[in-house]
Amino acid sequence: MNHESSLVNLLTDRLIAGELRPGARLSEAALAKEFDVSRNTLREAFRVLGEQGLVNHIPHRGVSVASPNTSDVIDIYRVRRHIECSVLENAPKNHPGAEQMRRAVETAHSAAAADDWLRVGTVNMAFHNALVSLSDSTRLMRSFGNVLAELRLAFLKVEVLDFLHAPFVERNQEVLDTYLDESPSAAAAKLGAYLGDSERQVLGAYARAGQD
Amino acid sequence: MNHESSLVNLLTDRLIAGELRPGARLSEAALAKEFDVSRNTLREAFRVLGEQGLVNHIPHRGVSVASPNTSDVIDIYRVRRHIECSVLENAPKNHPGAEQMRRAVETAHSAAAADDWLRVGTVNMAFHNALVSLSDSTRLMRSFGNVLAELRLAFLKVEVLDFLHAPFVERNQEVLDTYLDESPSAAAAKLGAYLGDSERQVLGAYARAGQD
DNA sequence: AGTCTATTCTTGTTGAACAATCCATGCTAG
DNA sequence: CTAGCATGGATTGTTCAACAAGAATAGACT
Repeated sequence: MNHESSLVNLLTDRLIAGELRPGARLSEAALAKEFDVSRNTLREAFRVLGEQGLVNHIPHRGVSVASPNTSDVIDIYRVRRHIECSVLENAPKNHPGAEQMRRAVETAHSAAAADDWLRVGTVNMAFHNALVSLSDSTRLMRSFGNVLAELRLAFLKVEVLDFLHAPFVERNQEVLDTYLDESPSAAAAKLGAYLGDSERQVLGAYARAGQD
Repeated sequence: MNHESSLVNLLTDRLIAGELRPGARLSEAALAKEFDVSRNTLREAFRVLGEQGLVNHIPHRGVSVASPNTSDVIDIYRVRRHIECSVLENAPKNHPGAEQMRRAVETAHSAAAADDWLRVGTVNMAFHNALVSLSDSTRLMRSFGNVLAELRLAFLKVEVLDFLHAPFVERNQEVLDTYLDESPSAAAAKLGAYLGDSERQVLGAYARAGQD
């Protein structure tokens, strides 16, 4: 088995699960021991995660879990608007990715009904990843996936990832329906408004939590 | 001095300068000796470059310079269209980034006059990076920069990076003028056509060179 | 020729070691 | 008492040597 790549996955899982909290310092010695790998191997994984934006690396000061501040959140939503809206606007009809979106919405509904908000958050990520897959661009999906993972850390930071997602289950549905039944550009417009509202919600949570 | 980060820069420079040709295998032992660093340090740099898409890493088979094939080129231009057009479309008037674009166009003209096509290529990259900076998004610039660097490798692969850029000096100028004097959306439309033509040129060169 | 196998080379990973830098502590001087 | 300064301890940066593991090559055999 290839240790290093699965180590990245392992770390990523813990990061987006919130086990390694935003801002937490990641000691090389401690983590190497915990995951039973050498420091060198761990450092290679750190470089990957650093390039993905999930951890922050300051020379001689070590690696810490990314802890997006207000301007990071704003930047992330800038990216989301540019990429998601552009992709949806130019999406062809009858793209297979739409099926994945539909499934995500479906799962989100049942998860919301069960009050499993953590799951709703995960499925929400899946929905928007599926949306970007309408572009048929692996590079766009990769970059977007990184940004979305970073946003997940922002949610974790203010610890309100649950009800923040609540109103957006329905709006995902609307965006999908508009794309399917009306037009891509109409859907893109709705998505733009969606993202604006979502951004405001997150920034509001930041303000309440007194985060910068 | 921080070896590792400057090592990444060093390698990046050699890659986009074409000293390390696309597809070339990068032996750990050889490169470690050449740059006078340890294998471990070099491997950390490799992980960063791999995440940026500049090198390809296959487990147990080592690292080689990325060698974009036809579908990679197509994917890269998909990303360019989505990002560049969206950014330009939504760009505010009087953004300071426009000044950088202007300077790039200027430099490109004089470099073209001096038949320094390699420099024209570099400046062309600067122009489009400046264009994306109109988004004020550091993440978008970072992702886009990676994709553009990868495209540079595509040019190097077919060894025609010189005159491929020739017709586009003038079109950069047009896009900039349209953005400044007319409207962002008119400029975005021109840019879209620009990118379509550019893509066709590159794919044509690939076909001529018999590359897949 | 084709395939199997043995050898060889490269990468994957480790542990230990030391240098370089940061950080916290306590001290000194003003 | 505070501002700086020295000191020591901890962490990261980097190297090296070694071995395990997988891949590539060459040769033997059918």
